[in-house]
Amino acid sequence: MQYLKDDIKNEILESALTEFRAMGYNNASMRKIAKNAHVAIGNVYHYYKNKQELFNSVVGTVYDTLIYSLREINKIDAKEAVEYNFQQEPKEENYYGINLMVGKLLDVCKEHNIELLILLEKSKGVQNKYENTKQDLINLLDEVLKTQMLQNITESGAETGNTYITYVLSASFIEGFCSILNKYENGSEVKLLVDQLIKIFFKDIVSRF
Amino acid sequence: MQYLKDDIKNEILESALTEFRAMGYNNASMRKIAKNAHVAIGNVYHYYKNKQELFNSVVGTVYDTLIYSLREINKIDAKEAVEYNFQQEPKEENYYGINLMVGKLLDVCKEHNIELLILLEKSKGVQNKYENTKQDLINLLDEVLKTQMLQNITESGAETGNTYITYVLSASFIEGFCSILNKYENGSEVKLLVDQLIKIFFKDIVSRF
Amino acid sequence: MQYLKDDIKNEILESALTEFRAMGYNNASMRKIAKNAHVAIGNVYHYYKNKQELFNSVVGTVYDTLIYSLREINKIDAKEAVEYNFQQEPKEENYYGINLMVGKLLDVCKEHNIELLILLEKSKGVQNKYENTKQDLINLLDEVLKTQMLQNITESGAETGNTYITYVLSASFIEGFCSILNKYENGSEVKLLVDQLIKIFFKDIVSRF
Amino acid sequence: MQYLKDDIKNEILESALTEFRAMGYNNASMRKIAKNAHVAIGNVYHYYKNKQELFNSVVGTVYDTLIYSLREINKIDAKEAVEYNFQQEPKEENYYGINLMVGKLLDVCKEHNIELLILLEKSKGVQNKYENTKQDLINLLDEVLKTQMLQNITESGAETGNTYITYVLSASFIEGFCSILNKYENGSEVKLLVDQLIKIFFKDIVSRF
DNA sequence: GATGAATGAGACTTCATTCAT
DNA sequence: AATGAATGAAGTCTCATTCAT
Repeated sequence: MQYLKDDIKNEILESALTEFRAMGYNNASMRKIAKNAHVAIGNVYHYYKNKQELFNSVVGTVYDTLIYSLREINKIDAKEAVEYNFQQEPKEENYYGINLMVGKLLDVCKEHNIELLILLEKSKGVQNKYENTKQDLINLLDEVLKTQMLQNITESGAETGNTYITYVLSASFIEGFCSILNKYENGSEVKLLVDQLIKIFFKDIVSRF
Repeated sequence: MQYLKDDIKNEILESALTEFRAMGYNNASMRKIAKNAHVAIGNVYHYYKNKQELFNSVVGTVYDTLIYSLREINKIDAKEAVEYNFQQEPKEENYYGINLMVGKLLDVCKEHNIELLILLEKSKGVQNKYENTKQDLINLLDEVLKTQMLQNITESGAETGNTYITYVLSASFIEGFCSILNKYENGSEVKLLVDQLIKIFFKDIVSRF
Repeated sequence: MQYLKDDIKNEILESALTEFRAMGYNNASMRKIAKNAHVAIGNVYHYYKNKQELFNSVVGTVYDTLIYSLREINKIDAKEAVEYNFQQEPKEENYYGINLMVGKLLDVCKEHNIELLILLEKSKGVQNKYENTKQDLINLLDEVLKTQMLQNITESGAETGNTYITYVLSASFIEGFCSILNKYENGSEVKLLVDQLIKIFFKDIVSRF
Repeated sequence: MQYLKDDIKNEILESALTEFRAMGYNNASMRKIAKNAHVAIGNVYHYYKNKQELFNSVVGTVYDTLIYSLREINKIDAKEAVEYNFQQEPKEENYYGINLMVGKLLDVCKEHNIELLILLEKSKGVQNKYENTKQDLINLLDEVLKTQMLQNITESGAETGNTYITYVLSASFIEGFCSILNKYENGSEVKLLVDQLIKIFFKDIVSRF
C-alpha cells in the first residue's frame, strides 16, 4: 500500500508539474491535474490540502534551497566575494561575483530545472512568498551589479548613464538563464551554457558601457 | 453620432489596455473593463464581439506592423542587411543587423509601447496567432544572429559551441527590451536605453565567445 | 476478541456522542468521529453501516425507552394518571400528571442525559423517525395539558382563550428541560432543577389563565 | 426593468426565506434557492454577493432593530423600568419589566415574524454577529430576572435555590415566544398569545419559588 | 478485522457571453 | 445604441461512502 500510495502521489505531482508549467498557477485546473493523473479530484485533496499546498509540494524544496543560497550570497560582502573567487579561479573569469551567485543557483537546482522554472515564471497568483521569487532574484543580481560593476565603471572614468540599465541586464540575464532551463534538463549541459552566457554577458563589460 | 461612438470605443480600448496590461489576457475581466470605461458590459459586446476581438483591437495594429517589419527583415538577406546599415552608420555600431531590426521595432511601436508589451508579455491564453508573438520575435533574432554572427565567429576560427546560445541571447535580449518598455513610456528614453542595451549585448561579441 | 471488538465499538460510540452533540447530525463529520476514536474511517463503517445507523446506535435505546414511556403514558387515562399520582404524593404537587410524565422521562434517561439531548436538539437532518422526537414529546405534553388542565380551567369558569397556548407551554417547558440537561450531567441536580421548573410552570396554573 | 428587477429580487428573497427557515443557514443550498426562485444560480450572485449577504438581506433589518431595542432596554435601569411601566399600567400587570422588553420586541418585528424566527433559530454557522442573537436575548432576559425577580424573592424570605433556574426560565420563555412566531403570522394574534404567555410565566412568580 | 486510499456528487462562487428591454 | 439582468459551465473544495489490500 505504501508503494502504491507513493506512486499515486508522484503521478499527481507530475501531473501538477506539467499543468503548472503549461498554465501557470492561476490558470492551472485542479480537475485537469486530477484527470491527467488518472485520479478522482477528491483524491488529489486527499494528498494535498489545496491548490496552494500542491504548488508548495512542487516547488517548495527548490524555493527553500534557493532562498537559503540567496541569503548566503547576501551575507558575503561584495569585496569578499571577489576575493573568495579569486582564490579559486583566474581573476578574469570572475565577473564580479556572478559566477558565485549563479554557481550556487545551479548547485541547488541541479536536478530540478522545471521546478525552478515554474517558480520563476509560473507562480503569478500564488497568495504568498513564491510570487516574488523572480523579482527577488533580479533585484539581488541588480544589487550585485550596482555595488561592484558600476563602481568599476565609475572608477574607469566612463559614463554609466541611466543606472536602470543594470536592472535591465539582470532581468535579461535571468531570462537567458530560464530559457536554458527550458531547453535542457541535463545538468551539465545547462552548466556549460550558463557559463558561456555569463562570459558573453559580463566579460569586459566595463568596456561596453 | 459617429464621433460619440468613437469616443466610447476609445474609452473601452483604453480601459482594456489598462486591464490587459495589469492582468494579462486570461485574468483580465470584461466586467472591470466595462466598469472602468463607464460603459455597460453589454455595450462592450456591442462594439467588440468578444474578449478575443477586444484584445485584437488593442494589439492588432501593432501586431500587424510588427509582423510586416519582421517579414521585411527576413526578406533582406543577411549580407544586404549589413550593407544597408553600412551606408548609414559606422560599421562598428552595426552589430550584425540588430540595430536594423530593433530600430524598425522601435519605429513602428514608438507610440505604442504598452500595446507591444501586452503583445509580448500578456497574451498567454489568447487562442490564436498573438500568443506566439514573443516566440516569433525571439526566433527571428535568433536566425539573424545565427546567419550573421555565428558565421563571423566561425570565420574567426573560434568555437561556437552549442548553437542554442544564440537563442538564449535572443530571449534574454528581448526580455531586456521588455523590461525597458515596462519602465519607460517616453519614446526617447526607451531609445537611449535600448541603444545602450544593444551595445552591451553585441559590441565585440565575437571576442566573448 | 469479542471483548476487544466491544471496546472499539464503545470508543466509536463515545466519539460519535461527542461529535453529534457538538455539531448536530448534519454537520457531524464521520472522519472526525473516526479520528477521535483512534480508528480508521473504514472501520467505523465496518461496525456501523452508515452515519444514520451510527446515530441510531447512539440514541436508539434512549429513543425506544422514551417512546415506550410515552405510549404508556398515553395509555393511562387522564383520570387514572391523577389518581395514580395521588397515591404517591400530596395532591398539590401533582400538577395534572406532568410529574408522572417527566418522572418517567427522567427515570429512563437518568444515565443518558446527553443522548436524550442529542435526540431532542441535534437530530435535524436525520432521514427518519428520530427527527420528530421533540415534536412528539411536545405534542404529548400538549395533549396531557389539553385534556386535564384545560378541563379544570373550563370547569372553574375561566376563559381558556386560544388553546394553542398549551402547545406553547409544552414547547417552552421542554426547552427549559433541555437547557437543564445541557448544563448538568449529574442526575440528582437535574432532578432538583426539573422539579423546580415543574413547580414554577404548573403550580396554581389555573389561576394564571 | 426596475419593476422586473425588484420582482426577481423578491422572488430570490422569498425563496431564501423559505430555504433558510427550513434548513438553517449552514444546510441551506444556494442552488435550491435559485431553483425555487426560477432563476439561474449566477443571477442570485448578481443580486447578492454571497450566501452570507443573502442571509443578511433576509434578517439584517430585523437584527438591527432588535439590537437597537435590546440596547435601549439595557440602558433603562431595572428600578426605572418598573416605575416607567408603573405609570402606564396597573402594577400587577408589570411582571418585572418583561412586558417592556417583549413589547419592544413585538413592536419592531410586528411584520417580520419569520425573519425573527430565522434569526433566532436558524442562524447557526453564520460567520458573524447573527449567530449569537438567541443567546444574547436569553442572557438579557436572564439578567433582568436575576436583578429584579430574585431580589424580590430574597426579600420575601423564600429560598431561590440554584440561580440557574432563571436562565432556564429565560430559555424556555424565549422558546415559547418562538413557537408562537412559528404558528401565527398575524401580529395581533401573536400579541394576544405572548401576553398570555407572559402572564402565565410571571404572574405571582415569587409564590411559586 | 482493519486500514486509509479512492470516488464523485454537490457545496459555494466567478465570469464570459447573451438578450430582453 | 445602450443597459444590465440572466445564463450556465467551470473553478476550488468537502465529505459520506466504498473497496482493494
